[in-house]
Amino acid sequence: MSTPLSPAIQDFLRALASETRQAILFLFATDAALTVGQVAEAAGIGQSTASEQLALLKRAGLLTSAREGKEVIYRADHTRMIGYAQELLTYLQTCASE
Amino acid sequence: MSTPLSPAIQDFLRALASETRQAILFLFATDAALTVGQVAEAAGIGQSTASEQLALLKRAGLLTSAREGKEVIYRADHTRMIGYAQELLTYLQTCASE
DNA sequence: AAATAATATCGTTATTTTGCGATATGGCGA
DNA sequence: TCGCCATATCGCAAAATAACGATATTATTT
Repeated sequence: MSTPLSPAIQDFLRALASETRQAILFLFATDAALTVGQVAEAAGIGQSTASEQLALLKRAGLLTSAREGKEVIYRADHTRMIGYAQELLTYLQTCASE
Repeated sequence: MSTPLSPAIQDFLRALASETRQAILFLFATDAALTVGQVAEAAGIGQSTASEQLALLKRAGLLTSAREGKEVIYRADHTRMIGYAQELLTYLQTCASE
């Protein structure tokens, strides 16, 4: 069983399939940069949970992280995110042309 | 915790977050119409599993179904699929805009 | 070096998801 | 109506996921 989708896009899709992660992601619509603690607070989840979900979103190519002192700043990875979504859209459109 | 994403899109994303369902879905890239049995065979999964996953994909708005005699024919719902993908793209662009 | 602050990792539990075989239902033809 | 074929639903067990608290790690400050 195989898909024509790259593993990267599969990770991307799995990352988006959680309401918690969707909510986390949307925090970056208003704030360009957020620390782990800020995300935990804003999303109403524990610190460890925030850390883990942020790491997952980063692995999936939706976020980037950068240590700044004792904090870790997460930012949306605009380019990759849009790239994956566009690749998905392009593929679905390809399927649509019969 | 809430997201600005419609429940329909959330279902769409969750439906796409399974490799088995991705594989099933992309069978429709080459075949416009498939029965449950054909999907089970092509995807290498059991009949009941195919039936359940197809039902899920239908609920998520990716497929349509129509009974034809004793068989049930599934087809890709291209319009809705592309609509969801486009809404997703817009959502991500919102999250990533500074 | 020790205390503190922020984040990451670990270990666990609860929940969800997955896929299967068995069984029930729907539809057609004899 | 009865049997057959395709599909749907049920019940279950295994696996994956999510979230938490506790603990470890990393970085700063004194």
